[in-house]
Amino acid sequence: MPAATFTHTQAGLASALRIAVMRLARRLRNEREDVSLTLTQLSTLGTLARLGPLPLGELAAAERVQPPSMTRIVSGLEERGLAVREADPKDRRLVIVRLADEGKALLAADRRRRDAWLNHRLRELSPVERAVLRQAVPVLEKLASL
Amino acid sequence: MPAATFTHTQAGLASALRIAVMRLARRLRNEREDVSLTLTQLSTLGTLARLGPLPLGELAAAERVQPPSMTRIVSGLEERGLAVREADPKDRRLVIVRLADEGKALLAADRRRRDAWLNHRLRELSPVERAVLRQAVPVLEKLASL
DNA sequence: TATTGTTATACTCTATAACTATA
DNA sequence: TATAGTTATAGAGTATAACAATA
Repeated sequence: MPAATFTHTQAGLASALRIAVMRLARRLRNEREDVSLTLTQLSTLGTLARLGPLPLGELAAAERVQPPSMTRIVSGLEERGLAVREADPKDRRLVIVRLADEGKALLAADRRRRDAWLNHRLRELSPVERAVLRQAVPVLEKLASL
Repeated sequence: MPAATFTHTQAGLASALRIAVMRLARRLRNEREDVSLTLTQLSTLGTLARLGPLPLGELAAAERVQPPSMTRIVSGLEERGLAVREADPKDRRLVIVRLADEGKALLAADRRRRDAWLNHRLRELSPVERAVLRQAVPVLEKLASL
């Protein structure tokens, strides 16, 4: 019984959508750039790109990690030249973490690689199927942000 | 500039879809049942549910983990009564790992909880938006399996 | 002799507790 | 005295290497 069969009801839609999204996400995740970076390190770079420079403590909270762990994560990123520590002139207790240009480049390369994989698959779809996805993207975004 | 703006081109569609899918997947993942199970342990249970009973080595390969690690993972699952080890009558070197009923129940509870979260969000969408998703699910499934 | 799984040991990642510097 | 971050130390989780059992 294909999952599409269940989408007549709302409960069925939830199940079918969940399975499809998780499966596709897994495929996309496996396409990540392997520079022997931890998943948390990669995620931290992404957070810095999204939220901009942040105090180390706030970055730890955003990644749901304890401050000592974030100290190590940032040290690792700094050694690879992917992020930098800066002093806050107003409050010298704060350590501001900022994405370095190399970090931006790495994230961009990572994104390009995943998009290339997805683009390749999109070309195998029919124009109608692509149109359906175009309509669905804003709805999926809304769902994720609710 | 909203991501939807980019969906006019195919390359833009790939980016927008990737971001939306990954974000929604993250939300769904965070809704997982916390029984103090490792992500790998939970993933291993899911693999057993999908593929059925498997030799320990094949299970390790499916989870991309080394055999000694899988030995530990399975031991943990067995202690919690979520999986069982069985002997293969044909080749007594093999250890077949099978999902126990408790493991099935745990996975079902996990699925129910995530679906509940998603159902709640689906109710906040308009009928038109839900219709769009119903159309998109089979296309997303096709993408993931390509 | 080759293969499957386990045990022994080491390394990585993250956490809690104690410490330093600044407010 | 309180707060931000770091250092010290310990506990999970996984890997490689050595071993035992079976083919």
